[in-house]
Amino acid sequence: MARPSGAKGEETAERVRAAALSLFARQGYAAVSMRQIASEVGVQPGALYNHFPTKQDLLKDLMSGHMAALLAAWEQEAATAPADEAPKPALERFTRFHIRYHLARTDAVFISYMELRNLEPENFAGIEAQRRAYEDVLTRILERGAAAGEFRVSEPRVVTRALIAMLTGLGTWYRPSGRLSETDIETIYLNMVTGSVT
Amino acid sequence: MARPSGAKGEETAERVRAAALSLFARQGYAAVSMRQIASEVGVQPGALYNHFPTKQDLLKDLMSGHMAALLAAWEQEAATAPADEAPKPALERFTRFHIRYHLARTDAVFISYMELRNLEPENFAGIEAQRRAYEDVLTRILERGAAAGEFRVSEPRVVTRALIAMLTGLGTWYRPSGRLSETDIETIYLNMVTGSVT
DNA sequence: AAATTAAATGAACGATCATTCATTTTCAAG
DNA sequence: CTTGAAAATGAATGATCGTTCATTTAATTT
Repeated sequence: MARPSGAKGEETAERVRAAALSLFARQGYAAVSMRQIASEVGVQPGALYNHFPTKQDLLKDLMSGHMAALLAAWEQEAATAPADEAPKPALERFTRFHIRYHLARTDAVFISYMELRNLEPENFAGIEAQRRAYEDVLTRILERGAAAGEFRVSEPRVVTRALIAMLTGLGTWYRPSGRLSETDIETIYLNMVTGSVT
Repeated sequence: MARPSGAKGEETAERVRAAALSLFARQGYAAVSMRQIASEVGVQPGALYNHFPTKQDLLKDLMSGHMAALLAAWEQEAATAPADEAPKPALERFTRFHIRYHLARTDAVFISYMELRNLEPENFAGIEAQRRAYEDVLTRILERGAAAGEFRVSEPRVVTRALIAMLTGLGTWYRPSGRLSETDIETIYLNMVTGSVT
């Protein structure tokens, strides 16, 4: 055997992902051509098809990869929590985690929340399941808090979506070069989150 | 003179707007062709150019029209308020207004929030100014509340964006056919909004 | 009814799209 | 060094894009 699978291929595939991520976030999936992506990578358009079967697969790869990494990152965060962590510190842990993680990857976040409509049905279903799994994390914290009488939450699923929309919206305007530091922002949002459920 | 300007033209233009609004919201600006819009209207593609100079102008018309209507609707709502309304009832008025107005026009909201990146710079600047004017409404309510010691808000602009993101996010998942009525939703969100600033 | 203009048609323009494929280049295993 | 597969090239495919335009149709004023 010569040139075992993935010798130089995975490196190029990663550069394709990076180029597509940036372009999709800036112009939108439908407005970006495979030629643009190839040009950014420094390769001919046909070469992209050595790594991704179609443009649609490239989008699905980016979105699914982002959601999987998000869930994995939360698993790691949750592993550092004491067993049976109380609802309030758990909510604080989730809020801070969500803000930090999403602000560090605004391109992937933007794509994963905005390009759902460009996914074919089977791909859409897969991403939706991942998103639901992530929402469930917050929903269960809220449910535990409500059961313990610590949170004033009658509809945990509704509140989950409201809070995640609020937190994720941060990425559309916050820039590190601004007046407020990420820690400042974290404090402000955490106060709003806790206030909104107590 | 025969056929004074806008005899049948404005009616067709309005049907073009309606078709484009629905298609843009479902598939995105870049993914919708002028041929699709024409087909939905029941007309040939060339006829669209009797009403809108370019596809870009059609998008700008939709977004700018939506923002102008939103601002006008708020002016009307604000006119019914007692003079010098206290911050708390003002915040409730704004929250309920925002939810009702946005849930009634989810397509236009989605487009105006999503397709900013597809606007040419001068069009983008115009829409941004309108958006800013609307955000200022909420910011001033928060500022008055903070000054009166009724709201715990240190950064009114940040809180404004957080609250608007939370409220507007409603449109991405709420469906009237669901278990909760619009009034139920209004109550839940209003509790969260007031809780988050007090 | 004639004149006039808005509005729509139908066909065409060049450009660009995602994708394919035969061919060439690259590079590690044998 | 030879070999063989991965990876990239370069050119081509048919389709579809936004837009234009000469012409026809429709409707209203004179």
